[in-house]
Amino acid sequence: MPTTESPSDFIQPMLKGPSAQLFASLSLAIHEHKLLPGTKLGEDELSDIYKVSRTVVRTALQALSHSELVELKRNRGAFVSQPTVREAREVFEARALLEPRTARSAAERMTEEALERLEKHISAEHDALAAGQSGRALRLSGQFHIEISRIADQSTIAGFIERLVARSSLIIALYWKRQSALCEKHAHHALVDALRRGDGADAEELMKSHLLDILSALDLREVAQPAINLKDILGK
Amino acid sequence: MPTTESPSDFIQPMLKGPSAQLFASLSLAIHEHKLLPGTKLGEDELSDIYKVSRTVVRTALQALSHSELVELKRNRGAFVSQPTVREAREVFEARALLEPRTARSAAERMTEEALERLEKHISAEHDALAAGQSGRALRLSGQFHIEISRIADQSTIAGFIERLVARSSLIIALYWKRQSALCEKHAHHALVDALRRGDGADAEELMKSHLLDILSALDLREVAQPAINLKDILGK
DNA sequence: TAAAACTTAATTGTATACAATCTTGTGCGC
DNA sequence: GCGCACAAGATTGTATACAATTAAGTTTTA
Repeated sequence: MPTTESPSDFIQPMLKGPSAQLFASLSLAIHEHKLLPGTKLGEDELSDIYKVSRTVVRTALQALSHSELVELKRNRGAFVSQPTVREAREVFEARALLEPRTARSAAERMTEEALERLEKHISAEHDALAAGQSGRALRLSGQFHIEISRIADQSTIAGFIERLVARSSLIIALYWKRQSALCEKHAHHALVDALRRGDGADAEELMKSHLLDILSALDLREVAQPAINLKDILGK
Repeated sequence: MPTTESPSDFIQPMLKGPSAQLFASLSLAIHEHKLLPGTKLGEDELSDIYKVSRTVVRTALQALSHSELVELKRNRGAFVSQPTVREAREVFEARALLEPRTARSAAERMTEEALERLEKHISAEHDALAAGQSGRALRLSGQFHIEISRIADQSTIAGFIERLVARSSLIIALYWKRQSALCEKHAHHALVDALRRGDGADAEELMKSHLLDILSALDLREVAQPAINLKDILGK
């Protein structure tokens, strides 16, 4: 397997085995924008690269499809998903609905151990940025959100948030317009502060504005399709 | 295929083919409580019953696993899921968070066509009850909720609601304590009325109380596990 | 020369064979 | 009769072969 980093933080429908490892590798590559939206993931190609049979590849691709990171097109192949503008809006609307209250809930359940985990996340994120690993930083900032949802200890909603974060990664790959890194530097710090203080209301407000900030950096203008008349353009 | 009714309303990750059909058949059987929580779904057995190869069965089972209707246990097989009491609570908490606002949104977007679809759902539900098909009535009542989420036209949240409704079906199979049918007869009528009037506030309130009603019919007491001393009980 | 028809190659969908793991049954010793 | 070790059988995980479909290339037709 080319990838050595196995993020146990990703949804893993299969418990173990080569298909789980392949799922994790591809998931990581997608989250870190090494595999960009629209990329075709051919079964034989992956089978060659990862030295597993097509069976394993297919299982992993199906799981990625169910994680909504990959779109399977029957008889045509698997492609890294390309969320539409509309879907981008929906995803962030759903995040705005779920994450602030989750942050509040997390604040009410805070432990030293959980705080430590969050701080490690932020630290790792900054390290990745300092090392010029923007993809890794991006993934870690997404996981920061997932970590908060886990602290809130409502696994059904945490599962949804995990999906939304995954989807957001693709949306960001397609629509991000800001030069700087994904999550504004201070936002995560401020969140951790609020969580440390057990201040649910503050955590909730900070998460709201944090999500709005992310959303504001996405270029979600509906691009009017110009009525192209090729004959007029190319005709002589 | 033993089942002729193919509910296009279920999540179908695979677009077509025998695995999609098998997925639909098993999904329907689970939703209608023909396959109960804990039931083992053996690959060879399903392969024999449905006259498809194990490959197709495995694909369908993986999809069912991702729909959270089935739990895959590595090297042990696939089983219809058995949500815990805790998870039951979480699912209904998530439903209480998502569905009322969705009902409000649906009320604001109501069309004659959508109304007609809802009324057909209710009618079919009553027909099933009258015919003593409680499983079918149960599935239809769940789909009524899904239909509302579709009218609300937020596909990300509709997808979550669909998952929650699926999970609810299992929860109901395990924990339902009321003799009567799942959804109180008047509740769906009242909802359709509010939706017809475009009364979002009313729709939201009715959905809230409807979900509370369902929740109240579930026996979610944490069962204290008695410390059973078999020697004392059986010893002479 | 462009479009349509046909052929070939590539890829995905499915079946089947083999390997790995788990469960159940049997035999043996105490 | 019980517990343990081992064997056999059943089932799942994976690899490979074959079938079906799509994409790309080539030839024919107007």
